[in-house]
Amino acid sequence: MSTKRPPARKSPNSYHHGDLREALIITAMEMVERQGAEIVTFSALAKQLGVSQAAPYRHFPDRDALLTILATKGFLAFTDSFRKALKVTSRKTKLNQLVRTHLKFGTERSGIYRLMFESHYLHDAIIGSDLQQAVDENFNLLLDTLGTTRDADRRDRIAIKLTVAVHGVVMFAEHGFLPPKTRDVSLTDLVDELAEDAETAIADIV
Amino acid sequence: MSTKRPPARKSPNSYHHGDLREALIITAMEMVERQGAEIVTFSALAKQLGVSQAAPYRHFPDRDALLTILATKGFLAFTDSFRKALKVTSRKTKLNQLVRTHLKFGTERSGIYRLMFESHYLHDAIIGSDLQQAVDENFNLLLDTLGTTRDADRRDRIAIKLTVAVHGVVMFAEHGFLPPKTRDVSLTDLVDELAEDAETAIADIV
DNA sequence: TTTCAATGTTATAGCCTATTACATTTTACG
DNA sequence: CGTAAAATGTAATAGGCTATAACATTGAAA
Repeated sequence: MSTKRPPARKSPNSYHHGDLREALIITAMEMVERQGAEIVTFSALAKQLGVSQAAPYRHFPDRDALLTILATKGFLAFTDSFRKALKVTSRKTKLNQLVRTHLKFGTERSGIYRLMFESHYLHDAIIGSDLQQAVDENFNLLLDTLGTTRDADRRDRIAIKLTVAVHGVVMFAEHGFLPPKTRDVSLTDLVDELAEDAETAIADIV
Repeated sequence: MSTKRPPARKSPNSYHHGDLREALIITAMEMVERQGAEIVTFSALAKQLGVSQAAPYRHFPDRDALLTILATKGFLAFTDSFRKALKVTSRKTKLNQLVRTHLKFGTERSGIYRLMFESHYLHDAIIGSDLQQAVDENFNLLLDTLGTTRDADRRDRIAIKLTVAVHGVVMFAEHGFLPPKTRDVSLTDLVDELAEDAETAIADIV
């Protein structure tokens, strides 16, 4: 999950932390994964890391800035999991693996997924750059998986419809109360079916 | 939107408000519709209504309890808009009207829609009753619109897939940054296409 | 009419954000 | 080196929010 080790105070020096910025990000990410972004506060982070409440402000202008960084990391991890899924050899189709990966990520890591897709946390300024790029990359993997077709626009729409549908499944699952008939349905079966539908649609235009 | 008039203080008496409970609900709903549930605080409500900060606690155990009531009202309004849509005579199919209504509600009233579908606000206890009932009712309208078929289970799945897909469209739209190709796409066209897909699928099993 | 429940108020504790002024290290450069 | 500036930390503080407790006023039921 984390690329760098928690730097654990370079020096025994207790005034400067060593790498507080990284420690804040790592700790905040753990909180998000376990309990959701709501519970992340600079206060709690500072206490847990043994620094003063004001210390985090040396590294992030405010709480939302930190959360935006986490969301960006989340998108990178999301795209990464897509890429990994495409490498697996399996009886299933590549497309099926992608949608299952999406579902798995969304339900198993709901804290970070919600942070990623519930926009009110995010800084508009940052959305434009890193974040948008990660989203785009993710979508392009899906497009590549669908392959080239006679009608490129139609292929794109099929991809979009598939993406929003799987996203919808995750959101409904997260929500807890689904439409009555839905409660018995296996979410995996549901997204499998969505992938099949997309494949059928693609078959018409290859 | 609101069924009852703001009761406007029965008496010139300035100690008792008259119907603070209802006034709180109405004012909070206005805030949600305009700016989203995040900005609703008992403090702000109290100030706006000219009562003390503690007054709201006489009517709701806490902030979430009020928000849960608003969410329930939201679902009732949502279902109501579905019912109204079904009464309209139009060249479009009933199904098409439903999905457009869903999209319209979700995007135009995004504050209340997000409150309804972002679960962390809601009290588990209350979800069981009123809220669940409103959701169920809504879904049943969709099922009725799809009509009776040879394979009832299959019809249900088609309905579920359609619902989650439209929900996904709304959520992505709300989010702001869509996959690259998506940005040019008309959301209305997209849900129209989703409805068509569902109709085609249904046609196979009537 | 009296009394009790309902509905307000003030005061307060606790948590959170964010800023300001000040302290200590680290780093860069003459 | 050695010092000045930049980086990074602290304490103190203002202000907003939730929630509760103790007290005040009013309306309604007996």
